[in-house]
This record gives sequence, structure tokens and C-alpha cells, in this order.
Amino acid sequence: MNSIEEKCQRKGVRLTDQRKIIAKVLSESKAVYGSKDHPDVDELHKRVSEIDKKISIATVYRTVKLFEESGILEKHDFKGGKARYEPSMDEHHDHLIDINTGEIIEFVDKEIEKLQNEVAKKLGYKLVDHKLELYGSKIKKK
Amino acid sequence: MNSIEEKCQRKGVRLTDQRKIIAKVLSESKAVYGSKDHPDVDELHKRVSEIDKKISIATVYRTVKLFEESGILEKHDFKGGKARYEPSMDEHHDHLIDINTGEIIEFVDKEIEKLQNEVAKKLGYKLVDHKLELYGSKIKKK
DNA sequence: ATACTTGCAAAAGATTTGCCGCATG
DNA sequence: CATGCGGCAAATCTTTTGCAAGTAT
Repeated sequence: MNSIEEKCQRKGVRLTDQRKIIAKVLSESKAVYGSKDHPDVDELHKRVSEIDKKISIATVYRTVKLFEESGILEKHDFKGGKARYEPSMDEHHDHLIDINTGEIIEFVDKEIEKLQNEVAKKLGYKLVDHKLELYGSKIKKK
Repeated sequence: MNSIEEKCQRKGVRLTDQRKIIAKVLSESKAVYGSKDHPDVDELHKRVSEIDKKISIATVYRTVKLFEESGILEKHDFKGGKARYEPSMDEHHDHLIDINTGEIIEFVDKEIEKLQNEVAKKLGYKLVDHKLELYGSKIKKK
């Protein structure tokens, strides 16, 4: 069973037919490249359309915005102009983006997180949010 | 004397009248809020217009793009939709953005940089670029 | 009945481009 | 002369919105 739907219920977000389909597509986005693929709205709409051609792209936009505001989705502004989305995870993580393929690898580094907090505090700020993106190219083994 | 102009010469970027003015405005952007203010294209155009009303916003767009491709400017996609620019610095730095005022504080943390390289290598990637943004709110002293 | 949703098309905001005259080497 | 540059307006791209009809409570 799809945990995005569960979260909607918990947050009091009404689950219409189209939202159910969008939630389903988002849930399945997890395994496309081995890890998640963080689709943009256009790509989402394409996948959603294969299930129900009647769903408009405006609805997809409205739904991802709604889900994001409810904390169900996370929005990322990686290079490339279009926003990309992923279902919110329990544990925070950052991203390494393959500059050649666009593929995304997720990682966690407690040490870096700790240092970020220290840096912010040193500057007189309370850390509210952060974004760490690494851009790299695959090391080919000879 | 304005070091952006120097860089243009070194890189073989022709310095027209309008580019000179844009370079000047960019150089002066350094001290607006105590640190740099990372203006967006609209803001740049506004400041440039005070010097020469004839300069079109298209020229500003073309110029920042040209400067960026020449390594003279750095483009940032912070939250808020519009790209913001700052003159390239010799030493790399990251940004802490005040979520209440939009003010930007620059910082460097060698330790974090080192860990980023290690993370990338561990994942099988060569680190080409990275982006670290901290979002925080000022700690008020009692 | 009332309040929320959706599809469609139009609008809006940011950025790019075609065209054509102008400047520069 | 030949190439590059700049102004203007039109075009593009992503995202939002107004409206009228449909749905759920």
C-alpha cells in the first residue's frame, strides 16, 4: 500500500481520483534507476497520462504544490530550469547529481551536517534548512 | 580600477559601452549590504538604467550569460525563481541566506569541503562542482 | 446548498531569439 | 567590408490563474 496516500489521509488532504494516480506515479518513481529519479512536472504528467489521458498538466502542477505544502513531497531546483520532485523521506539526505546523465544518488553524512550547524551558529544564525548538492562525473575503472 | 574589466580583457571579451556599465554596476554590488548583494537581472537592469536609460534588459541578459560563460560571473539559483549573480571570487565560498531578510552571508569551511570530496569519491564520482546553501534566522541576543 | 476540484485556455514571469540597423576592427 | 553588438518586439518555456462545469460533503 502506498504511503503517500496514507500521509494524505493523516494530513487531511482529500484524495481524488487524479490525486490517487499522481500519488501512485510518485511512489513508483522510487525505483526507476535503482534509486529515485526525481521527475519534473512534465515527466510526471507523461507518466500519469498513460494511466488516465484526461488528467491535465494544470492538475499535476496544483497537486505537487499541494503535496509539497503538506510536507508530502520535496521540491528541488537542480540545474536545468525545471523543478524536480521526490516523496519526502523520514531521514534527511543530500544529493549527488551526475553531470553527464542527470542521474541522482542520495547520501547522508552526519559529519557534514554537524559542521553546518556549527558554521551557522558561529555566524549568529539558527540553522533552519539547508541544501547540499554535489555535481560529479563517474570515475571509470580501467 | 574595476577587476571585472581586467578579466574581460584577459579572456578576450570585448568591452562595449554597455558592458562597461554593467561591469561597473556588478563591481559595486559588492558593498550594498555590507557584504555582496547578489542582484538578479531585473535589479541589475534597474541600476544600469540609472546610468544609461537606453540599455535594454535583453542586453543585460546577454551580458550576464556571456560573463558567466567566461567565468567572470557566478550564477546562483536560490529560492525565489530568479537567478542571482555575483562576480567570481578567487577563493570559493558558500552562502548562508537569512530566511527573513534575504540577506546573504558568505563563508568558507575547509573541513566541509574536504568531506564533500570524500563523499563523492566513496560514491564513485569525481567532484566537479558543488552547492551548499544554509538557510537560517538570526539569533537574537537577550 | 456549500465548498472544493478539475480541465481548458489564457495569463504571467523569466529568459531567449529573430531581425535589422549600427558600431568596430 | 565583415563581423559582432544592441534595441526592440515577438517567441519560448515553466508555472499560475480565472472561469465554468462537475463532485463530494
